[in-house]
Amino acid sequence: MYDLDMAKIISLKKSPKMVETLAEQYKALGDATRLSLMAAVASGENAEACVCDLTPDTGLAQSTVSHHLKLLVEAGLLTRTQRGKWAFYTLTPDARKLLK
Amino acid sequence: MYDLDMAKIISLKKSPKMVETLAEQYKALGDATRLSLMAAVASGENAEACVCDLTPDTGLAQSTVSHHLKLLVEAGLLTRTQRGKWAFYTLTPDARKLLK
DNA sequence: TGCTCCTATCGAAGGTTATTGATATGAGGA
DNA sequence: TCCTCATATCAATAACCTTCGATAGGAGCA
Repeated sequence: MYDLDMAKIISLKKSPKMVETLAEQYKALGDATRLSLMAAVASGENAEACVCDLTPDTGLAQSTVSHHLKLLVEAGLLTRTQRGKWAFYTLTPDARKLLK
Repeated sequence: MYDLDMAKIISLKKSPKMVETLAEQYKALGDATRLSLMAAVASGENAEACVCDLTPDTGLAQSTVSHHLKLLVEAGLLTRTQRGKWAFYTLTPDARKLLK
């Protein structure tokens, strides 16, 4: 009656922890600024981007962008890597799954 | 370099309206209560459920559940149908896509 | 008509979030 | 060492969200 994917969704009913985790990830994506940031990272060279590249596009203060990126990292959707003075962000496998 | 799905994500960069819509849908799913409601609807008989069935599982007040269902409808993730005294909710195609 | 049941709406309380400017941290260059 | 640049953290504010109890609306039954 249902395809396999739908069966997964239904299985959520039985695992509160999985619901919490998934909800947190959806919540992180549920903001236009953060979704745009994800798109910008995905389209960056080598599918990564640093804060200095991301900030101008948003039209927001640098501290605000930094805050959103932190939320995305905490949700398990971005990975942060420091290289020299710059902080580079890349999509996690979870993010790639969710954004399909 | 990227698969087709990733190309879609990247295309978000150029369509603010699509970002807004998608963000609203993710936001609607970004709450444990609402995600559980979606799972409950998906697992209901004929993949539909009425408020009276959904409310007890949440442990929340009926008015709260009604409020969450409204948000999900507004986000385009659920469809509401009135049958007699009952309001039945079903998943939209958008919801099925997103939850895959 | 009057009653009951199911659901939606309203108003309020409390908590959370987005945003900013100011400041701290930390790396690299002079 | 001192300065600059890139980023993160902090404190404050305003907007928004979740939740509830109370209540309204609307369908069906007696």
